Amino acid sequence: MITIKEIAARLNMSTTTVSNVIHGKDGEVSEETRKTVEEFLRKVDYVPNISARNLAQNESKIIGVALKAREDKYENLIVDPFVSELIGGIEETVRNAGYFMMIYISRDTEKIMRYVSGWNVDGLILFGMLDDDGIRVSTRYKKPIVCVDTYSIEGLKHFTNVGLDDEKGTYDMVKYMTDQGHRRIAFLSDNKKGVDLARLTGYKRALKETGAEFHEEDFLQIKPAADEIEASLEEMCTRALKYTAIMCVSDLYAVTMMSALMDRGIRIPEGISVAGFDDNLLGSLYRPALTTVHQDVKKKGVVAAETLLRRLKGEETERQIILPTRLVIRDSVTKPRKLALAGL
Amino acid sequence: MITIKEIAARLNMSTTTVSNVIHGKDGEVSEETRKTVEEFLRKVDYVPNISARNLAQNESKIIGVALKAREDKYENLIVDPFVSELIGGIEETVRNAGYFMMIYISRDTEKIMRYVSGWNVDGLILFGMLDDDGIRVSTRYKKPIVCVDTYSIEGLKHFTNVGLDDEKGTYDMVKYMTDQGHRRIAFLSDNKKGVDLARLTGYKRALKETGAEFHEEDFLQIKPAADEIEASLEEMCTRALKYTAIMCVSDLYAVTMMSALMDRGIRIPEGISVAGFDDNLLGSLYRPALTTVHQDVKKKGVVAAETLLRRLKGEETERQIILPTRLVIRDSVTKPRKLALAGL
DNA sequence: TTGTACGCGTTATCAA
DNA sequence: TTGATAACGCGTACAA
Repeated sequence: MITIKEIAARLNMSTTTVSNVIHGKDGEVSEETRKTVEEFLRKVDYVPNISARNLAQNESKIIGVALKAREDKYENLIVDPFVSELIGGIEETVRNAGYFMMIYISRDTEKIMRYVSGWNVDGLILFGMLDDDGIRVSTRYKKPIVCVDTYSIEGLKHFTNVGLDDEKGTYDMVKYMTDQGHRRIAFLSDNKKGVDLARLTGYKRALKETGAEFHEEDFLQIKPAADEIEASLEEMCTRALKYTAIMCVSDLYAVTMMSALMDRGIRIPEGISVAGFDDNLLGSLYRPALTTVHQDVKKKGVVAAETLLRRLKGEETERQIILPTRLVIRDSVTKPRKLALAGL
Repeated sequence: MITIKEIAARLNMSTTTVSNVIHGKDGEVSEETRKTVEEFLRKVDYVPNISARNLAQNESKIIGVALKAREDKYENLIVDPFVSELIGGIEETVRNAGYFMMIYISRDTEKIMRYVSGWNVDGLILFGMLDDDGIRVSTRYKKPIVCVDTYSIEGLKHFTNVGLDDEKGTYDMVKYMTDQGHRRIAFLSDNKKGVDLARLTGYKRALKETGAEFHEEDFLQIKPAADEIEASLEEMCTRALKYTAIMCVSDLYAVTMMSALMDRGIRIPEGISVAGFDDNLLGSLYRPALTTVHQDVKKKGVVAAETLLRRLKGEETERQIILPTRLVIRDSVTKPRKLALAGL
């Protein structure tokens, strides 16, 4: 844990000279002293004290990742494969740019603010915030903010958003289903806000194009909390009998639902077709392999981090960056039963 | 971003007094000034600058989590459900203790060292290190270190390890299989080091107790790299025909293998029994639901963090903490074919 | 080309 | 009970 001061003392020179060498300020220093110092630095394995540097430069080199926890879903957010993949993308990008990533999870916006200003975080990536939370943070934190998957119009005045064309994703999938002949299609999710709302909207649009009408009962609400999930699964499985297909808001829910249906003797896709959204390991490893809407979550993280880094350099960036989706056709969606029997 | 100095100026007192109030040093300060200061602090929403505090106290309040990346497996480590669950447990514990967690991923021990000393990290949790890497780090970093899942005897002289009774885990499962009548049981993994070796050893021990002998060909090696996995799956599936059961080193591999087998028309468990290790979402959601060895990964993270925090407080801790495993019997293991046909 | 001296925000020591 | 002042390690303006 050697300091510049000590190095200077041992080398009989000033701290300025040592510092200049460290920062590669050629021209400020003679070739000879440069070599002497560099060699010595290597020998003693000098590592600058980042806190001291932060203090002197008023720059922390930290990218904060603030995750807002949701009570009902996971005891621990990071376990969500979506979140971990997102963080993976952010971490990699941030690290390669010479920054550090610090994760902070809380339900309390206040705490997030204290953390952010205490560490003097250079930039912030927000996920899982309610729309007004993001705005509240941005009015008090004057450095760049990038949100992931927010649907706040108001918020875009305050920060950049990296999102997905969720509406088109489900639209394309449900269109694919109706093209196969499905008409009675349910939608499965646990809420109707933000991303989920957009996906619901796409589903409704594709449904409408066939002339079919959406009824409130076509919305199957799963309750993810541990003590409620079994009951909600049971209920959904009986209600599902009226449909030939289910559009699920995530791969996790699609796989959960498929297992619940199969446990009750319903075959997939012969008995009922099921589609997911996300395209993660869960669906690709399952049998029947899940037909789903692909999104590149890691890329979302990478793009969010890259955008933030660009703004840190003073560049202007788009207010809104929308990543595309893509259909992944596998085995969990087929023609509806009657049509299949008729040989169509 | 108001500072103590400014607060002192505005209140016409010294920084010392303000600082004393902040740190609740009653007795050092009159009741009246205490109230004045506290009120003012609340009003201006004072947040201490952590870098400055670190510098003054030579304590960072950071717990470093250093993950050593492995080339062949994931482009990004955090995506591994094991890793994210582990981190989740660590994060929660660390945060509740008033510390911050900083993740650092690298293949380069040198870089990890620079990071650790640069940030003056108070304590370190290591995962995925080769045994000598851990030792190398510990000889240069003089603060508490806790390793997760290391099998280095030598290392225990240098740091505490939080591990699992891996050997017993597979032993119990393979014993369960042999009790069901299985004799030809293969073992599937991607390497034979550390944790994998321990699990292999437990498998061999249970096998031996039946009088069966382990041959090198009973080891099915999966190649997880994207461009090799399909070929290795194909090869393993043909070799698997000689066995009535496969003990897999992880749920991920178990599920991967089950899907590969089912894709080739082999039914599970009727055609072949498959068992996993870990007990994560992948296996519980799969159908047939995976029979597996349970471990509490989140708890591993919690215990690792708690142990580190205890050592930070100066407490002595055990050198080695071994968490238990537990069998989770579901549907992917049954009696072997011939015995089942004979009605046993 | 090199050195001196100060500031960054906080805590701690010691004197008033 | 309160207040100066030094110290933590680094960067930098300015002087030599």
